[in-house]
Amino acid sequence: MHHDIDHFPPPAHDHDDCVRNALDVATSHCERHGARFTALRRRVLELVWTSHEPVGAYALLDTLKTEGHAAAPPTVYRALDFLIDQGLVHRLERLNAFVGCPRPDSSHSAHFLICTDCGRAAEMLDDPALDNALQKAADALGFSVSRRTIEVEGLCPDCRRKIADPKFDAERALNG
Amino acid sequence: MHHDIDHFPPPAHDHDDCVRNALDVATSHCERHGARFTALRRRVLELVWTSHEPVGAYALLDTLKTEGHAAAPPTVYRALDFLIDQGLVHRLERLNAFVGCPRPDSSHSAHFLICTDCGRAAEMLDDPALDNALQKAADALGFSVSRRTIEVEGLCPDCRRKIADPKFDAERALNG
DNA sequence: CTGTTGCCGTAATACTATAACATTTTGGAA
DNA sequence: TTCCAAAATGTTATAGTATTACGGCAACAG
Repeated sequence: MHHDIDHFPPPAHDHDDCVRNALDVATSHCERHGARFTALRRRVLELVWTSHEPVGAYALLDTLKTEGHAAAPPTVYRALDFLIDQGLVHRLERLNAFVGCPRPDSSHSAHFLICTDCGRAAEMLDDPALDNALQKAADALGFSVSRRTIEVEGLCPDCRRKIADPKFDAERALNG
Repeated sequence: MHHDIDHFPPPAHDHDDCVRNALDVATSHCERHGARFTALRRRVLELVWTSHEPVGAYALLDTLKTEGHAAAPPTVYRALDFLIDQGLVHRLERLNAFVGCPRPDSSHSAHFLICTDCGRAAEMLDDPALDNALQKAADALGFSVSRRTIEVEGLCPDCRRKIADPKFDAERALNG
């Protein structure tokens, strides 16, 4: 398994494998950076990945509670803060929600495509044309960039098809 | 007065004139579109412009209250919803705050530069290179774009200078 | 083993936004 | 003008998101 990124993966893909891979990547990332990947942080990252679409902090919190974990808002927000610092998770500002990052070690001039129909979000990494355009616009004003939020809402390929021909949808779920 | 957009206007500019102009633009915009620019909506837009940096909904609410207006959260959120629908105001997702739009009639593939030091936000309109880059990235995945959020944090020219040489700051405030 | 640091538990609170329903205002048709 | 329907606003309550503050405990370095 080579773990290329499938931006809008088909419903039938092996998602357990996605999650396992993300946790492996995170483990080695934290080792290399001397960051403590505790059980709680690991579990929160796992939960973020399990949904494979953006998850709210309180949804994570509810899950932790049902697992018998004594949890309150700071529990999950602190874990998320850590994961975001490490580049393992991104926050989607439009949604007040969080997604796992498939490439925590990349340069992270990333942007997101958010499907308003199915709710999934795809992270697009390192688009030089986009980077240049933003940088030039900032330079023209003498503005120095530190962080960026680029979130695009619309319809993912699957949902476009589904809307055009609803019958096709079930079929892809089986064969995808 | 020709009302070009000064993205990060100097502290000493005639801000009352900015606000008056914005209200004039809004008035004619609403007339052309058959939208009712009521006293409340007008006042909220004025308050948004008056700060000339992003304002929170509850800050607007507090101001309305001090003016003796019977106001609750829906009062201000409804006014903001209207203003946003008309393109007269934008919401900054990173800040949960609102800014006046200097060009409600433009095509609005806009993005924002937000200064983390002084808090001001500049709206950049219609950058074809940026549009193309985003469109191509979306096309490559078969994603159809409807709305976009582009917010860049960093330092505005004034704050860069201020940090480099604090003494220069006061001077520009007088002569700007 | 001991002090320091960082992680986590816990309680309280702040901040942001919406739902649901009542009332008033507005603009147009009769 | 009068009356109706629609739009705007008032009002109360609640939902959803995030942080502060403080205390205990575990991990690690000296």
